[in-house]
Amino acid sequence: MLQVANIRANKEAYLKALKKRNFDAEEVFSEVLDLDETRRSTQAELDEKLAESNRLSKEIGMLFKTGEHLKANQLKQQTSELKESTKELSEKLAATTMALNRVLYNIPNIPNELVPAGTSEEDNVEVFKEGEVPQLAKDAMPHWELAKKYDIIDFELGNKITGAGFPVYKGKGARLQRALISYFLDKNVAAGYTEFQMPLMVNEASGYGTGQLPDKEGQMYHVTEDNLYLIPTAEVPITNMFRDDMLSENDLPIACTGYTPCFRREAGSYGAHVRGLNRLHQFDKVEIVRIEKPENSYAALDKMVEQIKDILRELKLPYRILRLCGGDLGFTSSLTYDFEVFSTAQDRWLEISSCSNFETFQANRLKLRYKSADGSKQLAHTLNGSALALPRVLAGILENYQTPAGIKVPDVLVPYTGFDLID
RNA sequence: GGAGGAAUGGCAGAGUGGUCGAUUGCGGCAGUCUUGAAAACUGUUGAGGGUAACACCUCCGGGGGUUCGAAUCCCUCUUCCUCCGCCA
Repeated sequence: MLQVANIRANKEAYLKALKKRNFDAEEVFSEVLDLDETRRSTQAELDEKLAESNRLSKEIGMLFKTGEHLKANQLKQQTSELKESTKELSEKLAATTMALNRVLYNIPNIPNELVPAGTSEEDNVEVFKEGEVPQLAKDAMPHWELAKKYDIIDFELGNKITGAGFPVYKGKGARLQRALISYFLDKNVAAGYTEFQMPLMVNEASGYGTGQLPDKEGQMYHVTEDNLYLIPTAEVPITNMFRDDMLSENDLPIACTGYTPCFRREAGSYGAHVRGLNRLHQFDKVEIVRIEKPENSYAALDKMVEQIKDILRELKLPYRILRLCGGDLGFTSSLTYDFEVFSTAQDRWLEISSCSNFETFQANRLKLRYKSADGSKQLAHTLNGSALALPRVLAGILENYQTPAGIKVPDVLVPYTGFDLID
């Protein structure tokens, strides 16, 4: 959520920046400023009435003490009028505040100046590319065929038990999943991240805190009976640990990592490119989250990118990094780097990580602040990235590591799997 | 699931209708003393809104009510503790 004071101070610059998202904020900005004006004047009026009422109450107390009951009762009359108007004013204030928040919740974050203009993923800019694309045999298979051939992932069985998009991992497939999770967590912990195990359901306040609500309401599974949401990413519970916190400057930076299953309804996204592991309703992911001082957050983003690069290098997967354009940038993000692994057998790039700086956008909703040594308080910056999302990494490994003898396990994973070939 | 008890500032813990945004202790910060530190002493120290700055307003788990006036009384929800039951 943007801060009203910032909108007021930087209106023109913000309007221009939001154009990169193809978001015309002209109207909503003036709505925000109008509502804020109303809110402040209403509050001022209300405060005045309350102050008067407080004065009278004190006076009445004194009069009772000194035994001047007649005078006290006269004053009592006066307060009843005040009560009427304070009631009206506080209702108006509450309504205005609510309206203001509703508008603010629906304005996306201001893109960083590095974000290229653009309308779709076509306009994302490749900023880095590394790794060798393997030469595969002519009869190389996509991962969903490999999964069947070696009986390591059973999509039909998941259909039977739950529905499409809920695969069952079997035998060496299940073991490989577990190996990847452990390997990712170990790498992140070695890089200074603290490991967490988080709840898989969150309440409404947490959904708003990180910005999934109200923007992505339809994309989360909602347990209506208890008004809880299945998490779409570990980002939500992890970042919300710091909701309503006043940290001290030397608590920062904070670096967390956690493995969770992730649940996404992905409503309306059926069709091409969703076969096999490419798009699922439930998938596993290891996430990294950082809380940073504003002046350090972009250096931290670069560090996160390096962390993910390091993992992909060790896995020896060919990958590239894209800087997302305005049209593809997430609602809450200022700057996002997407990582994609090249799937040789499918001959396409698969997104496996998204690494973002949210600046103060989440922190403002979360009320996540820190106190500097000089006592001043300010919003922290939040960042997160996948390190990494499992299914497409798995797809990439299966497809790129296939040989006539079976699927080789990347060297770095062998200590975790206990085998080096899936056959 | 049943029966009781509790929720106050970073922490501990007073406060049962008016001068309480809240005694006190610890912690934090600043100072005195000291070569330096510790100890001791002195001062200072919650959050949000609002203002050019003051003033002023709101907040004692959340919501609602009684009252001229609520941390204090009533209702309700949530959470925690103790006892009983059940249980991976």
